[in-house]
Amino acid sequence: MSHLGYPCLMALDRDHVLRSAATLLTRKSTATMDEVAKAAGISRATLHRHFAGRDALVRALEALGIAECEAALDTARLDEGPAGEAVHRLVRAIEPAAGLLAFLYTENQLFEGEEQNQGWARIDERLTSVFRRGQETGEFRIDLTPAWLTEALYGLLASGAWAVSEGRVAANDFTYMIVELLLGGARRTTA
Amino acid sequence: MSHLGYPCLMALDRDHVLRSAATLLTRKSTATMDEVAKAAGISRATLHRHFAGRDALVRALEALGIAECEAALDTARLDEGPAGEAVHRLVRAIEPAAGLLAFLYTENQLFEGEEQNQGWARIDERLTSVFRRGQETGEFRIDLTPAWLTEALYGLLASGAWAVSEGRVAANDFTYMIVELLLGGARRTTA
DNA sequence: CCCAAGTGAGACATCTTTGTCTCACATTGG
DNA sequence: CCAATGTGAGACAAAGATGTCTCACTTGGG
Repeated sequence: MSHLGYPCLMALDRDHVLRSAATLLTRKSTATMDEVAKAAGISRATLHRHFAGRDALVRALEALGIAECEAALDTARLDEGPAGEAVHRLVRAIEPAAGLLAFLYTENQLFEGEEQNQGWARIDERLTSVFRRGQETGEFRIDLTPAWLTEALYGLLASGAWAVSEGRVAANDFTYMIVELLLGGARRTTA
Repeated sequence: MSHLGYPCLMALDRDHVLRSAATLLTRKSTATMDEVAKAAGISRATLHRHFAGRDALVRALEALGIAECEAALDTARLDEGPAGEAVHRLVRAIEPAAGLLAFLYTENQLFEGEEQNQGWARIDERLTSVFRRGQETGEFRIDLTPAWLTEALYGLLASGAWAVSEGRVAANDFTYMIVELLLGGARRTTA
């Protein structure tokens, strides 16, 4: 270990802890710090050395979720090509983070403080704008508001992640099911 | 009060307590028994006289949610007429219970016991069957499985309830937004 | 009026979770 | 080999939630 206090393996460990915490908390949102530590294969003491407390852990998960969302938004290049294909790219890019998103989406405790993380506002803005763009180009219908389509996308991502983890939907079908339902709906169009 | 121990006002009180508990827990799923009692306008002691403990309260909410779901399923007469209209009737009938459903849907603690309430299985069966009927009559596409459509309906109901309570969607648009997205999707069909 | 039932307020012990601490052990680099 | 760092295990107190109890008060029927 360096004399200068470099967090040599700490960074990797921290990310690994966050990942396993996200997996566990997605399945059981009331898991204790001890359960989180065990799920990560470390002791509760070490967990506390990484995150000051449960609140700090949840905040770190929130930051991770926001970062992954924004990375997916960048990858998807939402402002290129038809809006429908942009949404498709977005769902495909965000799929690995869907479980974490589902946890954060239902963690309403995050939003009761007066100052909520601005990251969500930026993400909401980017999502609504792609739906708005689709409406302006005539690709999307205008009677469903961009705000509602954004909200519905969150809900479908959460439902999809949950359905896959419960075995009710095949993991390979995740993106297809969500995109087809969100864009095309259940009704047959080639009647 | 009768000498025979009739629960004259108890029944009404109990229902009122359940309603306010559902409203509060939908908004803050970690509310304490004291908060639940205050929200219902009663003391914690009286709350405990109605429900043996927190677990019993959540179970009662689950039973209430199941009962309201099944009532809505009966009201909607899912096996009559086109499947799309049946789904529309269902969402309209289930709208008042959407908040409660959203709470129960995210209360994954309900499903970690080995024996989960059979009521959900019955409801799932009735929901999937209406989607299956729509597929068999050619009204719905067949590449989205009935199980996924059922799951997505739950997710959209939860998203809708949340969006309304946050003011992002007008309460009057609840049914329309959900039904149109679920059945028709975001894409314009009259291209 | 009187009594029974229900209620609210509060005290109380208990349990769980949390946050902090110490100490022994393992690993790694010099 | 040795020193430094990180870790696991466990003890510990503090905080919060829960479940139970008592007691005084109110209300409604007889």
